[in-house]
Amino acid sequence: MAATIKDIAKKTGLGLATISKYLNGGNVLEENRLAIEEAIKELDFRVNEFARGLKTSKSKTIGVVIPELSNLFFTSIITIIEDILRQKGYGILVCDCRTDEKLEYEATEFLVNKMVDGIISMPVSKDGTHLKLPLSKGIPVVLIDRKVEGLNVDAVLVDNVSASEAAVEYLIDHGHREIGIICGPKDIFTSHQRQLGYTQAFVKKGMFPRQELIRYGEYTVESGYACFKELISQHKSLSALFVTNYELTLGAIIAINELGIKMPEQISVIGFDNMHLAKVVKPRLTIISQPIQEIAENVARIMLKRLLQERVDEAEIINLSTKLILGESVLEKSLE
Amino acid sequence: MAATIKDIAKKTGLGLATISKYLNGGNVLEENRLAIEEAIKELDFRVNEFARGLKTSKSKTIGVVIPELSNLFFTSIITIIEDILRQKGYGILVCDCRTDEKLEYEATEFLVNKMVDGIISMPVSKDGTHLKLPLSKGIPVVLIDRKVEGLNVDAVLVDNVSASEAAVEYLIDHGHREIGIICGPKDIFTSHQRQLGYTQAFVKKGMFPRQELIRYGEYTVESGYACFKELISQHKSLSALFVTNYELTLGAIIAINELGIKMPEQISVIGFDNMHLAKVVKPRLTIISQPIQEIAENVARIMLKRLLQERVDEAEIINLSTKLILGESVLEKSLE
DNA sequence: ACTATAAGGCGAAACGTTTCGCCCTCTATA
DNA sequence: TATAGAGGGCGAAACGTTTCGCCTTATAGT
Repeated sequence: MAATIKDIAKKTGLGLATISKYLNGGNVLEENRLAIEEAIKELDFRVNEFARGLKTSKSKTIGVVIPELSNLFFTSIITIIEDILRQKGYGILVCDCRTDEKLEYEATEFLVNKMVDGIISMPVSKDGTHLKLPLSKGIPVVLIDRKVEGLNVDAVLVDNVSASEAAVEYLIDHGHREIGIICGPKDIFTSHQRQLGYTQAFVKKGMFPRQELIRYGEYTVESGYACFKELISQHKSLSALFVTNYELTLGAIIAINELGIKMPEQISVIGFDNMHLAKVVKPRLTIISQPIQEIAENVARIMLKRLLQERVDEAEIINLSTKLILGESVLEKSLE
Repeated sequence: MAATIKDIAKKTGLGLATISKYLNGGNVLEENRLAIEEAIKELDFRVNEFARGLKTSKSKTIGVVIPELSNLFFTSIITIIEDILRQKGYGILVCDCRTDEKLEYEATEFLVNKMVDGIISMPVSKDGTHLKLPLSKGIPVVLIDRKVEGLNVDAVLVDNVSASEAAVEYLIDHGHREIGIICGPKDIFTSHQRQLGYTQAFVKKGMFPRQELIRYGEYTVESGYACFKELISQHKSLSALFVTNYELTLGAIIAINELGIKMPEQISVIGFDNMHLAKVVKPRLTIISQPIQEIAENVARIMLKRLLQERVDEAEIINLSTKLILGESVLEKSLE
């Protein structure tokens, strides 16, 4: 049915090996090159990737396992990675594991069976059990955003502790003492890190963080909305709020707006992730901005590096820092 | 290196054909079945999908081409589709074409070269040029959300005209006359449909829609925010607003909140897409809700159907209807 | 003029499945 | 007892590449 390199060979009068060499970027006589190209066009020849894969054991496909496909932070990163990898001929096979460890394990095994050349994972599982299989098969793994302890694997991280610490310190420096924080799920790496930064900022300033001002939710809009309402109803004197993810921030903002609470007069807010939100909310939100582009580029770069070299040297751990982008949502509070 | 069926055959003393039969669900003596299963476990055997694909010409992979991976409506659908297809052994290869026709074309060709068994597309191109290639190769195509004229292809659509008409009619019935609408890009199918419904509602009621109350933007939060601000600044007397996509709605709500405009007292609002937003905003938003689950299920079902049967009969066009979900964001306005 | 070297071309074998056509064995029926 | 048919098993060929080792020709150096 479809044309094969045999057809091209027949049509051009050249040998199989020559056609193959051409296809793989080898040197071929100018004259032959033209003949081959013409034949390819004419017969609408496309390399059969099954056959190629069978010989080379390469699928030119990268598996991606993420907790939620509906989380904007994740998809923003994936989009960029996909872009870069596609230009190098790689496709991405995406699996959403719904923040479920078992599904994450199954998805990873599924991808390995689908012969992916590499795996990009934003791990849910704490110990990275799901990565044992690909690693044992020599399939390169690059982690995003969440580190797995005791696993010598490339990772692109964001310094969440410092990010969080900087935000809270900034609030403290502006005279705030009753600072609430809305975190994601308790057992997620980044969530924990951000809470840690909150605590550290207080400690650093010689104060004690108050546990009752810490709220854990899901990384969703609803959760941000609900957490803030609960927090403010129990602590009317709250003077500042730090929200640790885009969706949570969105929810909190909606709640603040709706309750008619003036920002920053009545409450100062620092949000998370430099996306639509900060550009849109008035007064402009002060936010912790994660370097999405940089994260994606590093992940893609490291993955491509691993795909080329088989000699596996030391894992590359990139720790990117966030930026505190000043808006007008934090008020200087004079301490009386 | 890795075990092959030859190894399984050797280990069990059975023939190649028998192992293959077992792997593909054929009948095998109970005794042999156990032996094979043990050997598979022991050798950690996994079918080599390259070899299988070479013989069967099936990759068990579906290509997905979408305009934006950061659009929640799209990703919500994809998540569900992925879930269903994965259970049937299919993986999805995702390409984001950034609402660009040329990229869409390239992405589709890329997917065909990657030997996908089917393609799911939310088309950007009006005439569906990008689909010619897969169709000519007999690769099933299922369209989502946007129809392509003059192409006999399965599609799962939403009746956007009626949806929009219903929303606007509802507003008119509640006494509103100065009704603004914020649409997506002018040349996108759904955007056009929604604008059409707006116009039809007025015509049906014997009135004329006012062009100056129609705004076109991007399907983004910023755009919704900007469009609303512009609209309200030019039409202070606006009494109601219909926003035609999730991100746009989000932007508009933030703007309304920020301007201190009371909803629904000063402005009645109908939003789009039943996600976080409607659940969170107070007073509860009245919205047009698209049947995301149903869309995804239908797409997956049709795709699976096409993958099984080779006889291609008439294209299946599903037209799902939206629901108007009542909240408290629309005020009954007495006509004086 | 002769040789060394480089550039390019070539076919055969191999990658690991599936499937076709054929085989054997066992049971049921005449 | 003879025979048909079902159930299960088997090896060889084929799918379309890549790559190894070898061959031919052209060029450069002496």
